[in-house]
Amino acid sequence: MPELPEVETVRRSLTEFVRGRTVTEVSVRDATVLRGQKIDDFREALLGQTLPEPRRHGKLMYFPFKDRSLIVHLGMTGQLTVRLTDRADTEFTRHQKTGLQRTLQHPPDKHTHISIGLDDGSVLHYRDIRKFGRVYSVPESQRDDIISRFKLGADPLESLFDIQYLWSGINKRRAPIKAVLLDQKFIAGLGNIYVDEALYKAGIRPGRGAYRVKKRESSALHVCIKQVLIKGIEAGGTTLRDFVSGVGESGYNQEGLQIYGRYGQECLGCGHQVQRSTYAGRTSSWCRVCQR
DNA sequence: ACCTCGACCTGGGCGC
DNA sequence: TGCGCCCAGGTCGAGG
Repeated sequence: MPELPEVETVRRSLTEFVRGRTVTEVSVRDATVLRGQKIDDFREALLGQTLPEPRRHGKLMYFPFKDRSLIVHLGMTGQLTVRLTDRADTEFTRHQKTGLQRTLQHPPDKHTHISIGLDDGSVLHYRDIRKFGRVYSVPESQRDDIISRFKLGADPLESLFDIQYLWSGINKRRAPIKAVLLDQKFIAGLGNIYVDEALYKAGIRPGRGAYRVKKRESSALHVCIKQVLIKGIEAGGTTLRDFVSGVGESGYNQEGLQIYGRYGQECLGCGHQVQRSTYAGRTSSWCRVCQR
């Protein structure tokens, strides 16, 4: 689920409902995603805080308070949604692009690990089936502090990620280009889906050693990475199974995927059978004709 | 320093 | 209907 476009979708959809709201209640049902933080400390740190507009760097979303931040990483199946008091628990709303869509607003269930009550009666729910996600309350509030704490590389939609940044980061690495692009310490925000899409669009095989990517190809890849991410955001994210926005809506980028998950099928570009390989432990789909 | 792999979790899909 | 197996978008630490 949540790569950069999905996290950005959650961030945008939550903003209008949480900005300026004050935390009045914090309940933790399962502390797994707190990763060792004491429940009482976590609760005390949040109570009374006023939520600002959430921010994002890569796949990390955070709420910077005055002297600390609430940080949320959705892992593989994390969902951060707001349950509104004036909305029925299940109802249809009009999605910007897809038209009528059922939203997922429901009471806490066995996967809803953390609930943060706000002063207007709404509740921010963190739900995570596989519990690979994490929720932190950290003393830092400056964005640079948070990025360095998690050792994150450049966010591909920010200016630090330019042609030179990409080129200098890949031209000496021996690992497959696929593995290098997945490295969050280098580029923060790409995951399996968008790396496959970007490499296909750029015509580069995922298994090629990063150092064997030519400068020209690197420049093309730089554009393609941004394009597939922006397209993903405009589509409201990719929903393969669990992903929903902050108000429970599915994305529809899955309908526009060109190569991810299409192994065994015909390549949309040339008709040859899409290949499947594993790099850095992740399944990759690629076309031996369209990608070199 | 770089790179790969297993572990962490639960649930869905498929074959039998 | 049930069981076993494989697979899944992420990250971290161990070990080569």
